[in-house]
Amino acid sequence: MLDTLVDAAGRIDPALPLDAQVDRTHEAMQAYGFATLVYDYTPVPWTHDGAMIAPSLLCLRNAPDDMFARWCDDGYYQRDPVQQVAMRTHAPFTWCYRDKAGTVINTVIDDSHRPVVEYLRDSGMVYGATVPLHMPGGGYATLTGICRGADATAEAEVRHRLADFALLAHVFHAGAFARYDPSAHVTRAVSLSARERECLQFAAEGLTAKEIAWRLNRSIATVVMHLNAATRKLGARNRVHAVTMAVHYRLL
Amino acid sequence: MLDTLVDAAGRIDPALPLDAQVDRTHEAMQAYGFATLVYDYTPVPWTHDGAMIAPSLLCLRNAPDDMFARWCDDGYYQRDPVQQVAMRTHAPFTWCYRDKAGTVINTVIDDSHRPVVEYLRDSGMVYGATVPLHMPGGGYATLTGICRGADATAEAEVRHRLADFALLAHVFHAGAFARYDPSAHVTRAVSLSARERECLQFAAEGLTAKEIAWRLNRSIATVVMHLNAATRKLGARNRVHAVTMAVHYRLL
DNA sequence: GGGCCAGCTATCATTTCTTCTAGGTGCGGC
DNA sequence: GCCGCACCTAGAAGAAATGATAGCTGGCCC
Repeated sequence: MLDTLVDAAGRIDPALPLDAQVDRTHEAMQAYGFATLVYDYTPVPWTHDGAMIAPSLLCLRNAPDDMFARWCDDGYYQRDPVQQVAMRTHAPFTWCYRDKAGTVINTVIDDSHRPVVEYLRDSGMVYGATVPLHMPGGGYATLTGICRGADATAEAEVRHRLADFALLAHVFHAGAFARYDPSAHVTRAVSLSARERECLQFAAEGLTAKEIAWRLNRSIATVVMHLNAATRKLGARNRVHAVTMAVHYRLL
Repeated sequence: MLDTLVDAAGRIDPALPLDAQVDRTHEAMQAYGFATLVYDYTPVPWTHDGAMIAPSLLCLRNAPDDMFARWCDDGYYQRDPVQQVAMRTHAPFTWCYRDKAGTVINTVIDDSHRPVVEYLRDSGMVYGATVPLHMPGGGYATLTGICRGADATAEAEVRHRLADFALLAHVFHAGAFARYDPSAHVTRAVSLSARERECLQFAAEGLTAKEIAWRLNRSIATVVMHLNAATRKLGARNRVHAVTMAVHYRLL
């Protein structure tokens, strides 16, 4: 199946737009037994105090119409046990929402996950496989394939093809990532102006406000104003804290 | 082959020591056509100024006797084009050191890589596959399988089995990582005392030296001394810079 | 026993940061 | 045309950071 997707060097056609790459990958996944594709990316997986951050990119194929809004706007992403597991592991895994299923998500499911579990059960999306895709630099994506109405035979086939699916996911993500819209590369959790980020970047490199002012050919008061504004937007207590949070959110 | 390595839940026996897990994995890799296993891990892949950092863990099986010393002590790791590529991608890849081979490393090889290329060619280790293993939190490992004296048929078999090898690598690393010696989890590039790290941790959280002193029930002068000592050890210009570097090297 | 290192305390002068107040221009969207 | 935002400049007071000096104890290793 991978052969239909990639060229001789093992890459997806880089000229293909993101949506087309998702479509092609969805087609290839159907041969592995998956009906539904879920692909998401976040440059920063969680806030500085440990809460999951909604993804900056979510692509669905053959999914219920309301799934996008529920995951992005209604907080389902943060309550998704599959995401909770994927965020902390690098190995691909299968999952099942049936009682006593014995997959890794069954060990983490609790009451906070109930809306997601019920929604997926009601939609008949109880079995699937997920490939966590942790990137150099901290960005993080997942590609999930979901079976519809899977029986034991289909599930065994999915487990059997997990390796192929995982490789497909890596190849797809490498190609897709190159076609992201610039907005997907920055977290929406925090937003700073260009000057604020620039001043913080210099501060992170060890320059004082006085030195930054000299470097930018601006007054000290201007630089201090930008640094203080950034500190306030980040909810930081001082400049050290602000820079630490800016690094965390990959704003530098 | 994976079936001989993992239990029903897809995990390696967590009671197995690291060396035994490496041995078992090496055995499984032989079925994929690999004679040599190279496994390495580094909590921090590169210095703050972009140079590669030698791994804190390197395991070899069926490799030349001097390979460990060359990679760890003689700087070969930093000159390894396979490492250079693996550090910046997440997708598994095959590589070949023959002229005009067309694999991804051939596009990055230059004169700085010559010692490594010559050494591997002389050792008959010119074809292999590598699985980059980027972890949540920034740690990074690779599992490499190398064919000895591979011909076109063996190489095609390796490419054909790349998906299975990649899944094996993920499963193995998940198990191996849990059995690391504590020293493998910290970079040797930088070393701070426990108190220095503690004070920097508090500073990163936004506390002033006065507040840290109160929190630790120590004098302000003591805390300032620790913060300044840490700043000096890190080669930082001031406290903001020191905290930024401490975050980079994952000392907090 | 001596040396080295980690950890501790103290003081002082200078520089920098933080907080506050007060004012301006330019641009884009409604 | 108005409003909001980004960016700009300036000054002042108090707090904190930086750099330097000077001294101590305890533990570990040779």
